[in-house]
Amino acid sequence: MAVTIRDVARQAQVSVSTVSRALSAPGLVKEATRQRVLDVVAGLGYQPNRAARSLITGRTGNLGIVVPDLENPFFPSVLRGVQTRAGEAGTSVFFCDSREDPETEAELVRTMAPQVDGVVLCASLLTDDQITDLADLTPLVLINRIVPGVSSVLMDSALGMDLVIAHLESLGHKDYVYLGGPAAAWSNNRRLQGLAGRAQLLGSFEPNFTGGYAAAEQALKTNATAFIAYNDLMALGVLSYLAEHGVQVPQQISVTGFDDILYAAMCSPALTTIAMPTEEAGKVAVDLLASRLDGGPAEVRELPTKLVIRASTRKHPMSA
Amino acid sequence: MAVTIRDVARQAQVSVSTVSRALSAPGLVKEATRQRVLDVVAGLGYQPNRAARSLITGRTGNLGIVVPDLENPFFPSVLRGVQTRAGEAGTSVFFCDSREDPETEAELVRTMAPQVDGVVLCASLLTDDQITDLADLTPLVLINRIVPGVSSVLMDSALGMDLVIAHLESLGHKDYVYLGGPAAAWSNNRRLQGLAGRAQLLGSFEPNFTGGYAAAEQALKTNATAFIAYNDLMALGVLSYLAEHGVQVPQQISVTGFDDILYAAMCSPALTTIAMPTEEAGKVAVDLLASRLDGGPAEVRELPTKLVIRASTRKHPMSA
DNA sequence: CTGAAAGCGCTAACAA
DNA sequence: TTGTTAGCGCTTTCAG
Repeated sequence: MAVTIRDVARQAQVSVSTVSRALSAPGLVKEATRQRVLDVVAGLGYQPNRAARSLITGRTGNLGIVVPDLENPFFPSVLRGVQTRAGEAGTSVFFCDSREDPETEAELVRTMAPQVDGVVLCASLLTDDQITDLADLTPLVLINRIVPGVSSVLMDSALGMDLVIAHLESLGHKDYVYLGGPAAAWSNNRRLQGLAGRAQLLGSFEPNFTGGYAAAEQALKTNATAFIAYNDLMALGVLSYLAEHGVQVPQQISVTGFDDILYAAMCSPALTTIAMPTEEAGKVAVDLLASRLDGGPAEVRELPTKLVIRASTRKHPMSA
Repeated sequence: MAVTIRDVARQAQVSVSTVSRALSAPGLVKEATRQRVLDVVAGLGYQPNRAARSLITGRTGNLGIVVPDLENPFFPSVLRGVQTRAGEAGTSVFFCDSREDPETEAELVRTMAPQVDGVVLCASLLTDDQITDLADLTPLVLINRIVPGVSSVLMDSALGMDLVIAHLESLGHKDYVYLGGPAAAWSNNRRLQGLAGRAQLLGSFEPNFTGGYAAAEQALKTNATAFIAYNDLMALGVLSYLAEHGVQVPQQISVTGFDDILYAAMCSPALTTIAMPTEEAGKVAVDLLASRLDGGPAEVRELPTKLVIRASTRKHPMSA
């Protein structure tokens, strides 16, 4: 068996409680004693048994995160932020992929709940009520979603949409169409708000390559000169469809995305898009969770987005 | 407080031990009793406290996975397989990203070890000795790596390389160059073996877009007509560099990758590459871990790869 | 087949 | 400032 707190106590000539305190409430033991204990701890390589500690404190030292699609690079990036910040606090991260399915998402949270101190929900597809219910099970922090009484980290999509439209208009575009994402996605609705009726909405598509591919087909039937995709993955699908059908980007059609995933810079033409502070969002989410666990209030934190202009947008062909 | 085993025992009119047995050793209780207990369990929504159980059994019901770069879609795909299979067994998954750093990788395993029943190590960058040492801490399963005495899941890279070369030769290419990945990566060495001296090796590059971009620059200085990249991410970097420098693919140069990540089909030209059964590998890894925990021996399982021909390869310009 | 009781490793009163 | 003690929720002997 591994080394226990008793082994440390014996060797440091103190009681187990002193060892416990030296480790988790340093202020409560004499400095000299603490040092002696710490030395023994280091010497023996003692690591407190988490299960035992958890049994008493009710805290697990773990946190969970659920994302809708790990294969969308947007989410790994958030995950990195979460891992980084959690790691600093000695917290471990349980991860799950809901595969864009609300049922699965809720189920995953319920499964995780008993073994974590809280869950980060990314781009949740659940209803407000479902989220509120889950929040009773375990502290929740939402990323890109707002529900009353629950902490959130937002990457401003409405502003992002504003930037996109301002950019397109400065290029002389008058007709643009928004290729929508999942109707249940908060980000989609925020983008719609940012749109403020200035562009027509074209349906609701899967937020991935395939969805974009399908959307492009429909978009071509409009007389729009610019396609605004819900996210970069969709935009890549759009580019692919257009290339295959001999439509030149950006000469004939301008295309934009959201997220600024790695591939946005790598595809051809490189994508004009809205950059999101994903990794930062992950970190902030962990902070909000921590503050919540310390009895703090639910908080909403908004992070700025910015426009990244690349090669997929150009002056409107008919304009001056 | 949540409902405990006592609550169940009381309501089912049995002792706690009977409840415990009804749940974890069904054979040891009378069928009727078991049924009564199970009914109460369902009625109360009782879930055994993992920490308490873990304290006794020494098992955590968790498993860990460490990958070098979550932003390479290859790994999310493996993770999905792991999550799927683990979920079926009621096992939770801790995840970590080592950011291609061996030190970090080892540290992560050490941190995870006490809280998991085993760890899956993907494309490890550690030395054999380091891995052997870590295997003393917790059961290990390697993906794309072989170390004596440790279970592995392999996706056959040497075969993959054979397929690539056969393909290129059938197209009339004589001079091809291999743009190598990390020297510490087993996959890289396997691919090198598959190469069997039939192509020159061009250095060792970061296994990502940037690495490929840099590699392309050097590759152009050779007289090779085909570039074989260590992985798809690098191949994408190669495509990007070539496009920016006016080199036509596949008219002037053919390019291949490994992995068949999502973007291999989405880029332009779409990439000829070797498809890897990543999700399956994740599942098998969990199976091997489970069998190991049940006292089974270390096992090596090899999964087949296959060639996916797309638009980035073409007949050698000078050949008939 | 079932129950009583011990105890996993740790923290948190309560005493001293 | 430190030690003693009870007990977190569960599994597992050991009796019956």
